Amino acid sequence: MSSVSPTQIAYLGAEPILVAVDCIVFGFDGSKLKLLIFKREVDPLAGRWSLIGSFVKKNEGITEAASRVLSELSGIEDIYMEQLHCYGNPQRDSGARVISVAYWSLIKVDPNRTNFHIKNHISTWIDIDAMPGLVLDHSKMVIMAINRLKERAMHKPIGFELIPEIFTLPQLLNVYEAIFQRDIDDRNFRKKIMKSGLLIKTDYKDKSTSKKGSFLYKFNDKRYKELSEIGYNFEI
Amino acid sequence: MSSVSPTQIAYLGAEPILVAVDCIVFGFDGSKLKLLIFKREVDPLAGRWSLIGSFVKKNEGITEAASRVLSELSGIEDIYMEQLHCYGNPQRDSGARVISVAYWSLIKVDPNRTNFHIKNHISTWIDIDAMPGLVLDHSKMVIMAINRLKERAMHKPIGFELIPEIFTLPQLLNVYEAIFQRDIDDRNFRKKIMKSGLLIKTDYKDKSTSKKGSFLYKFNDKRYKELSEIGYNFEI
DNA sequence: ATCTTTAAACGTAAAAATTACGTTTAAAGA
DNA sequence: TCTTTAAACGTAATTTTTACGTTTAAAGAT
Repeated sequence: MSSVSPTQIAYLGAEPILVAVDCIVFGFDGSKLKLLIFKREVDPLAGRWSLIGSFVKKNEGITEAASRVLSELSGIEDIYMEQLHCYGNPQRDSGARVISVAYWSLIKVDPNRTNFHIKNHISTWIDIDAMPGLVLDHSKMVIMAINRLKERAMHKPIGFELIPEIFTLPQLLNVYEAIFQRDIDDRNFRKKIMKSGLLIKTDYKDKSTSKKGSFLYKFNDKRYKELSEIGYNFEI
Repeated sequence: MSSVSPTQIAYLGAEPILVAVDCIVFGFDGSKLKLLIFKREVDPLAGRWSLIGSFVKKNEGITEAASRVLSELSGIEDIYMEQLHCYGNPQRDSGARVISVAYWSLIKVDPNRTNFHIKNHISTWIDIDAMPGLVLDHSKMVIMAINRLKERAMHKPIGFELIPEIFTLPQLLNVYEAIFQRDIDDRNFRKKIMKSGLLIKTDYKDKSTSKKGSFLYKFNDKRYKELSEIGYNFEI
């Protein structure tokens, strides 16, 4: 005598699928926007350039999976990361039915450091305007990520995620020029960014690029949060 | 004597997961933005309000799955639809590990028509400002979808997707007021929308709301495409 | 025929934001 | 003290946005 439910069970007949995450990792070398890519080590398509990714484990969130990949390869924990899009064409991976959730991220590249590894994958930073073909639909992902980055940089202060905590105005200008791939008038840029009140000027100068030296600033996170709460929108 | 590959196979050890799509369906009744929700018929949580969704089949794309759901319920084929976000918290569905890819869509509601069904699911249109609690993380999805809709409506001419092919300016104004949930100055709205050159004025008037009647317009898809190609950005 | 009523349609002036562009300044090295 | 060079600063013209009042078309009442 078992109790009988009049309803069906939601999961009856549902077919499980492999789920992966892929990470688009952007960096900035001082003048150009860079993308971190990897030599694929597994078949099919071993030896070809690829984004870094991983399958999502049974008891792991997708965001956690992406975070895991990023921290494994960089050793850094607090990386700016956003979900980009979920790619689910049944033909996208010829080897198996895999859907992939792509995440894009911004990291503060130390130009001296090139050893971004997961295990012994070979990686390299490439200019975003000199991208080689990537495996599967990874090139498509990158293009979408670049567009999303531009869109986001227009409305949120994320340029700061690509440069050191302490930076100069010319440095900040350079990031935005790299992101938007166009020249920005430095006088207008200065006015706009200073008017926002989001930069804290330090007493120090970076003299590596000029005799005069350029004042160092830091981003005012606290003020940005306060402003955001009362409906402020950052705009470049 | 079998050929031995020195590389591993990508899929070894990967754990398959259930993948679903959920659809946020927006409509417009002439004055308010509406959301289409359904009485859930399957356990767990049978009887509670829910978005409409489906599991993704083994050989079906995720976009196709979402399109399938939308056309099954509406009978309409060309519905404006965008991917929203992929939700993958392992605790989001207590019954099984399911990741869900949410899609949001805009449909031209015939106010007389209320019978949106999949099989015999009960559905209803509700005001977006009077949303009942929904199952799982569906309320979160709706909130995100409303924000995305506002964002999109600001930069793309999607207000048109919620009203008939032929419409009046006051009608169009009303859609945008409903989307942005604020009053819009009709004189400024007129100027902006007419300046874009994206409306084709017809010789006909809709006299249902006034003695004078209001001219009917249609959206100029062709011109919009042309403008988009040369870098035009629609803005409200 | 004229008057009343009401949503639709139109216009203009002030304020704010954006764009374009030239000059001065600080510090090092000759 | 002169030269050099990136950094820093300022202003006027243009464009966009905002705010708000008046006229018009057509139906229905008198």
